[in-house]
Amino acid sequence: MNIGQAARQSGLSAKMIRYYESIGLLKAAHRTDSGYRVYGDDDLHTLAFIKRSRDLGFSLEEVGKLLTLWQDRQRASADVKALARQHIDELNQKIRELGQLRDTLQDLVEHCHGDHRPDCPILKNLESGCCAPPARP
Amino acid sequence: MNIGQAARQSGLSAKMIRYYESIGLLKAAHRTDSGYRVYGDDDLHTLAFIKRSRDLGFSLEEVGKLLTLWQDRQRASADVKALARQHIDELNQKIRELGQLRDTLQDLVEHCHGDHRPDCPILKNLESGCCAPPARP
DNA sequence: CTTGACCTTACCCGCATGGCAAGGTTGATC
DNA sequence: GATCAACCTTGCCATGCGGGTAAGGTCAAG
Repeated sequence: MNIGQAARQSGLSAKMIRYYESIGLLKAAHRTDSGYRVYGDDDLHTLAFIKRSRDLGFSLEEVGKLLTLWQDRQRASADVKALARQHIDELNQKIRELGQLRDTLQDLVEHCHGDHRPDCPILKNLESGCCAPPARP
Repeated sequence: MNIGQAARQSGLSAKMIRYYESIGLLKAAHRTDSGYRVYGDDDLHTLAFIKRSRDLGFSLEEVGKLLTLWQDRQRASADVKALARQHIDELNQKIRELGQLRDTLQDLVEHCHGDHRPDCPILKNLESGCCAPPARP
């Protein structure tokens, strides 16, 4: 199977697959005499694993660790759990931050009459930070 | 005032200030005979406006629009409100997505016994997508 | 005059990917 | 055998938002 078909079947792009190979996430694919990459069922399996991991928001570096654990028969599930938990913590952190930003903005929006008068509390806040101080990281 | 002091007072870095100037977000700063950038109170005011907008999570492109609205005396506060609302929508969208990822992962983690046995539901899911399908975007 | 802190431009690095260009391969059709 | 479209190859540039670093110019204090 050529890279295009492998891409379609895995949900990745051909470009991504080549990139993953170039950074060592994937081992080099077999080649035809003319240099075309060839993928088999095992490779497809790995590509699908990567795709699902990325969909869950793991970085390529984390995907690399997951792949290693996946391919290590002696792996302890505790390791995988720890990695997943760490990722959950990062997600929660990000969600909290975004939520605070949204709340601050929401507050500003509610104080803005939003008509044709030029006087705008949102701009006033951005100007001086007064009236409804934003959450600063 | 030189760029370093302007940076310290605004909370931005000198690098950022030069970058903002280079992409046209800021008008070119005045220069001394020897080429040093010089900033006055008005400039500091603008820098602080940018800093606060960034802190609220606006992209540099959005900050550009806000700056334009800010400097336009005939602006309608409705425009600003619309921009802020759009940003809130984007934040909410992102928050929802991250929350779904977290929930999926959390679910997987709860089904993982997390000991030394190599059998791991998280990896199983990444492998086949079965058992607890992840939220796909 | 020297020293050290500051400033200048200009380049490479990261993430993860898209896009484009120039050229080689393949398989089908004429 | 030629042609054509669809595929493949490598390679370079771009994104957003800066961080890091180098090589050099400038300024004020000692």
